[in-house]
Amino acid sequence: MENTKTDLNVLIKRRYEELEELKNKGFEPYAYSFDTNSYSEDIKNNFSEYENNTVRISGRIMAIRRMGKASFAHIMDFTGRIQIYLKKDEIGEEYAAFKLMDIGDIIGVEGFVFKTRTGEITVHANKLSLLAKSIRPLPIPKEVEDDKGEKTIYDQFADKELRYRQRYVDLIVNPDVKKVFILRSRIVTTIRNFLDERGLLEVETPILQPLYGGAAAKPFITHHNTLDVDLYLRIADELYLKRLIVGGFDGVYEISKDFRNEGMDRSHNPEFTMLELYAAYKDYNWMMNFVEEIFENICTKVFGKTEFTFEGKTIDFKRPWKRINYVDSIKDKTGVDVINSSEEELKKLLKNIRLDTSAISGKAKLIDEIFSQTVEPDLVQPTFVVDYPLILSPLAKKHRSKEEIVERFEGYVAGKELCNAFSELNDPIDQRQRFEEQVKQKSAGDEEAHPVDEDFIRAMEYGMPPMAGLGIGIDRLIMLFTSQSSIRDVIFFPQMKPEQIA
RNA sequence: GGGCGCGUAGCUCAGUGGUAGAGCAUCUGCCUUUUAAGCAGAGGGUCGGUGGUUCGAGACCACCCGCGCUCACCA
Repeated sequence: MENTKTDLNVLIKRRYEELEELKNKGFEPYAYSFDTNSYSEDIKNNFSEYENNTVRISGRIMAIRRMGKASFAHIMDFTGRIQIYLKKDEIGEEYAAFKLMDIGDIIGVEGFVFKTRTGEITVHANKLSLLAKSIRPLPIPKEVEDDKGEKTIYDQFADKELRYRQRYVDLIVNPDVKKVFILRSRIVTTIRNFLDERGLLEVETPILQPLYGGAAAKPFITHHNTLDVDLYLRIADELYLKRLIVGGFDGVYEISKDFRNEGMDRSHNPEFTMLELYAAYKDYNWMMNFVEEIFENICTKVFGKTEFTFEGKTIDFKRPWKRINYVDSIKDKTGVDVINSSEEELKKLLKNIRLDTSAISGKAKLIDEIFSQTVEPDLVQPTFVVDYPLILSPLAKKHRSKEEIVERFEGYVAGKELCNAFSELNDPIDQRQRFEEQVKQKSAGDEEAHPVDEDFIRAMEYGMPPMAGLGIGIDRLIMLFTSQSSIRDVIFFPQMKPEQIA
């Protein structure tokens, strides 16, 4: 570690020297602004309009080919890369300065657009400005494009740890990474626009909460000094959004971070983005159609198609999605009716499916695990799993015609849960009983069971309209649409163990 | 937490017991339409750490550190 640092310092030291030389030549290495008027992709895509016209472009130097008294370089702006051409005869002093510039430096170029002998669209520089000197070398890959336009990348910056820790470097040298995050932004904007058009109101509710609830999860705990109370980082938005429905909003949604103090793997990050939405006077049947519409809207507005490939499987979001019954689907796979089975019977069944069942106790957890093991993996095409056992769903309304069942559905795609929704419980007496059941489970050792939220019950006691509620894990949705199999590849700065920087 | 794997130059990697290597990047010189530009030369490493085996360890063994994948946990 010590030696690599020394070695890197040699490269950095050299760049400090160049920086001083540039200053001595009268080039301020850190500029205040540059009046950019063109993007590289526009110039390349509309060459006939740009040819021989003067443009002002800016960006980072990504490659340099010096040939004595003339040089080529590629600079990268937000849209892509373009070649620039510099001649000593024409820019004199600035050419001498260019010799002190490196890959990674950010420059501004004014020049006219032309095509080189070999056919590359290039900006022939008349003026060169240094905008920011880079003093740390980039792990720059080499990119070769063959006749067919196929790109081969040599020495790609691939170390996952470094890519996540120094995402800024990852974004500079791996252009596909930038594409994923641009898509992420577009998808979220599209969802927002769709919900706004449908008359839902975007709202913000507390992240710091005196009680947590709305999901089965372990919270992060923090402390407020002035109030001298412990607070929880929210695990879900649900209980506050429902209070707003009590308050008279007919439709609200929130897109924001939730926090769960649990394991991390390729589909779990401790902080993640959730969409939650609540629509008064609607039920879960309405919501199923609405979810289909949300996805259809993303498909058409952002991608112009409904078919996607994820982990080698083709997935089609065309409406309507397949709908299966939760209890029946398990019965189909195992022959067992989980509702009318005892805890002992369920445990036995689960033992036949997987080896270790010791960590799982309680009927609810057993049923959920049996479902995960038997049904879930086969739900590749978008599928709604409908009507869940009551014991799994402390906030959902009892089914209007089925015993021990609630009106709830989850949307599955590619074997993964994408959304969760129900006809929301609005009976305060029932709600209190459900909370008390949760407390029992908690004292029985279930760390994820809810505490009782008295204020939430009080709100419900004033009268809560019937409503449908929905939660969508945005990160996982982005993974599907951008074909990324790790959540870390759709979050700019995924959680990492703290780095020791000497 | 379990299993598997990885850690060698700034980057990507080769090196399975006998003088630490390659390409790119860096530096010097030449080169005024190049394309992983080219040509000639140069610098850069206590091979993640500690201990051990051995005449000799980057390599083998043990432990530690860091990371990745995977299983478990986790809507």
